[in-house]
Amino acid sequence: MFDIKLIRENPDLVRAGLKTRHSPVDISAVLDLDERRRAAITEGDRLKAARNEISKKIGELKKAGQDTAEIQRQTREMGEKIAALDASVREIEEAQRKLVLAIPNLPHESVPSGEDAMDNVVVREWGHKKTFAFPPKDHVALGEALGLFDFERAARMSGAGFPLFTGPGARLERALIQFMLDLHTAKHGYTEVSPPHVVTTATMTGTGQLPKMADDMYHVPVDDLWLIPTAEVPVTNIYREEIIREPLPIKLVAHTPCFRREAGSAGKETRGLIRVHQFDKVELVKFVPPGTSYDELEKLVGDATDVLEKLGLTYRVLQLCSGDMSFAAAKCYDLELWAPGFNGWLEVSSCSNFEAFQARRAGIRWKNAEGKTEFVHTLNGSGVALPRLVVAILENGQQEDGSVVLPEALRPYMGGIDRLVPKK
RNA sequence: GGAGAGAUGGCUGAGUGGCCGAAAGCAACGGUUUGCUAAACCGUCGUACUGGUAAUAACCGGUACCGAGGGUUCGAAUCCCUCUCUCUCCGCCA
Repeated sequence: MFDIKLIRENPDLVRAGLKTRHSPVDISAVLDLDERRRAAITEGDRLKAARNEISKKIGELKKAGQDTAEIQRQTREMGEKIAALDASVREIEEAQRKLVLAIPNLPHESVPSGEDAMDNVVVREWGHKKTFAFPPKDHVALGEALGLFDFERAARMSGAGFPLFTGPGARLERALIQFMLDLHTAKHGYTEVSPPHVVTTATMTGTGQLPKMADDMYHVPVDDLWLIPTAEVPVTNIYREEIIREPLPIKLVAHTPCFRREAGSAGKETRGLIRVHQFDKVELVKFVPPGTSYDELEKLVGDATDVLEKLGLTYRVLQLCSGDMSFAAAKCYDLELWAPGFNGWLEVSSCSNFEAFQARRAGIRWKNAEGKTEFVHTLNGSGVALPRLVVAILENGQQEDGSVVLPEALRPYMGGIDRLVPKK
């Protein structure tokens, strides 16, 4: 959420920033409401102060045995005026909040301005695109021959987009999860958490998924609970409405399933594991002192790419342009894996600095070195998402005979085997 | 699911209508003392909104907040209602 004070004090800066994001929000409506709100508060506070004074006097008069009926009647009238003012403050605040919640975060000055994904910038590429002496197969053909998953039976029980991993495929998922958790906890200094997979409406609003993304999420109406689309939601909300007393930065890593309806994205690029309704993901979340968040973002990207490098996978880092960034982000990098069978890049991670945008929305603060309370900066990034990682491992490791050579780092987690071999 | 108890500041915990933004203790921070550590003593020690002086530090004032929301009252931490959560017992069940 946006800081109303920033809007009040630097309206032009805010207008300029929003322009690069094509936000239709009208700041002057927010400013107008702000002025009315403050006027109502000032008047209400003045009346309350007077009432408190008189109430105190009534107590004293009563103690002295004097009649206070008339004075009480007058004070009651004040009470009615106060109630009316309070009500109008609430009304104005609600209207203002609605407007402010719809304002996206301002892009950081280092973010290139642009319209859409076409204007994203490739920051760097790691590894080389593998060439094959035979036509490479895609992950669906490979995986089915290897007995890694069964899309048909899965569709029968849950509909399309809910993968069933089988045998070595299920093992591969578990191995990757464990490999990534171990790497992030042992080497990168993250603390592992395992959060709830369903959350309340308030929690979804804290990280910004609601109200905007309601149609993209699974909802359980009887209990009014939502299935998480990413671990970012429960993990960032761990400190909702808190003043953090522990030293920063706090670095958390969580493995959870993620549920996404992906409404309206049927068709292209949905084959096999490319886009699914349920997938597992290892997510990194950081709470950091404001001055350090951009350094922490670079480190976060490094933590995620370390996973890819350890697995020997070719990747590239994209910096998103202003027009392609998500609602809450101030700066964002996407990580994409090269998939030879798919013959394209697959996004497996998105690493963002939200600055204080989420923290303000969720009320996450800390005491800085001067003892002042301020909002923290939050960051998160996938470290990384599973299904497309599996796609890349299969398609990059494939051999002419249909077997798949596993990355060395993964073998200890696969019971020591070095390759997956087709079923007879 | 049933019965009961509870929710107060970073923590423990007093407070049943005005003298309570809230005792006391602990922790924390600043200082004095000290050869160091410790102890002792003194002081500071919630959050948000808002007005003014001052221009994003600081200072002075006001308001609100004692789980959340509503009500009674001139006045609510305190009385009433609803909800949420925690604990104990019973039931049920992975």
